[in-house]
Amino acid sequence: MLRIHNTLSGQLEEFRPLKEGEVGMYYCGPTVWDFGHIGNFRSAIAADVLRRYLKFKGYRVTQVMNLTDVDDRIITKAKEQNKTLDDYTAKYIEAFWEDFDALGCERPEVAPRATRHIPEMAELIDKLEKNNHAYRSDSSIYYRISSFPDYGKLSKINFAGNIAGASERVDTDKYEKEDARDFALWKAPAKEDEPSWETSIGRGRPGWHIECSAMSMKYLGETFDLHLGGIDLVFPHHENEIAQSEGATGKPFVRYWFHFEHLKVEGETMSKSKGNYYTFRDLTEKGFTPAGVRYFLLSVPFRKQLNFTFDALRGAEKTVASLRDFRARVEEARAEPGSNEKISAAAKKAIGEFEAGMDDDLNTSVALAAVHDLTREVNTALARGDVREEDKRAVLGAIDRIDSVLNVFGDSEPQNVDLEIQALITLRQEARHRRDFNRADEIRDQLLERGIILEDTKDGVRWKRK
RNA sequence: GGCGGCGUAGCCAAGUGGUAAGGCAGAGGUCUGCAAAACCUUUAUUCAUCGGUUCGAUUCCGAUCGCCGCCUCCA
Repeated sequence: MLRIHNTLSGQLEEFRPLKEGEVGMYYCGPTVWDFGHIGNFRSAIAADVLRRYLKFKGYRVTQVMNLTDVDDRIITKAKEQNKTLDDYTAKYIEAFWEDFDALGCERPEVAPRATRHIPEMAELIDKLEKNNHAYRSDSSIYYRISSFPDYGKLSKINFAGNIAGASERVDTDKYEKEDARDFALWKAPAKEDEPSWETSIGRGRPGWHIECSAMSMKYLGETFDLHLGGIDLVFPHHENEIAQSEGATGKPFVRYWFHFEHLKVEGETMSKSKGNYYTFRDLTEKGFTPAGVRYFLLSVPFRKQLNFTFDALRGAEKTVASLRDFRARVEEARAEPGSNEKISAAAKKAIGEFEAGMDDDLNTSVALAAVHDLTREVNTALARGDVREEDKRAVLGAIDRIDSVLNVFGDSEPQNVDLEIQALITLRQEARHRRDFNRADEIRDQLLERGIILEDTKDGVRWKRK
């Protein structure tokens, strides 16, 4: 049974969805103001792995994933480039989905956009105003935190100590608010050329937090199972979502909160100013593959910081290549009918250990160790010719099952498609049979120049690219 | 100032009150005409440092040093 660390309780809890067999999950994705850095994608992959694992467990999953498209940075950038919000974000949204697909993530069932849900937000704010959880000040609307005693239950922030120490940093606009902690639900347009919407609560634009409350509840209901996001969103974003949603409905908002830790780069914070800020596209330009990047980003449990280094990424590339080769090797192996007790047992054990690791708060390190144990055992058996037809099916079945969650084995390339390469390989084999090794090596070098690596096996010659 | 996380081999790292998973790199070997791939063996007497609790601690407690994060719309 799946146990996850719930940020709300601070404890490992057994996961039991609201409705038998069905899970509703909301993931706060990145803001689409730039190409996503690899930290964004670790988070997206984390959400993907959880979603896939829930399906592995037999749940029906409805995932809602938000891409924030109305943010102060977007507004500023769009204005600089003289574009509308939609024109500015279109390119980055498209790029995000391209990268998302390349990294082997499954598209969520719903990917709502804030700018398409302004009326829903207005309605929610209106409800909060009527409930006395919100108030107007200079045509803007703020959340009254003093009206919500549970405020702080997610982030466990101690306001007494916090406000005293941080008082100098509190924004100067606090004079418009009743309390420095109060946050904006709705912002009156400050300037004529700022984007704004005409709504039932007046003209303006939404605060950052309200979109997630409005959209998650619209698609998943007032109470739903899982809410995911980066660790940095715990405060204030998710804390505010709780205040907004529970303030409006009087019902519990989210049952399990799952937060992903950040990436470090060479032991340091990733930031543009440090020059250690990498987008996924930076890595593919350097020749790294999406599968290698995915493997690396999921190789450490998501609740731990992962230290990105190029050495480690190169290691991940090698590992992914060997997994891909392994699957192809099993598929192509010539096997006698029958079965070998040891192999089917190994396949079964791999699935069991994989599941035990994943059940423990998605411990992907343990899950991957199970995969590697399996490949080693089966490789040994293959070399000895100990694998039978039924074992092949058992092993490939285990790989498929595990890879339906991790998606790191990649696609195997069909071997007989390239006739020219096949012809050269045949020529080389003939030379080898003549013991004309000079000619054989010549052909091998020729293929290598074209990026083809040969492997001589018992059953013939395998080749692969790169 | 308040709150939280982390420090495990060259690198990325899992983990546990009973003596250190896995991957990459390195070394030796098997196989091979030679390679490649795969496999086998090997690589931390030790888990930042110093104390304490315990029959026993890397794991619990305390202190110190170092790193990271939130409290600033950054995943």
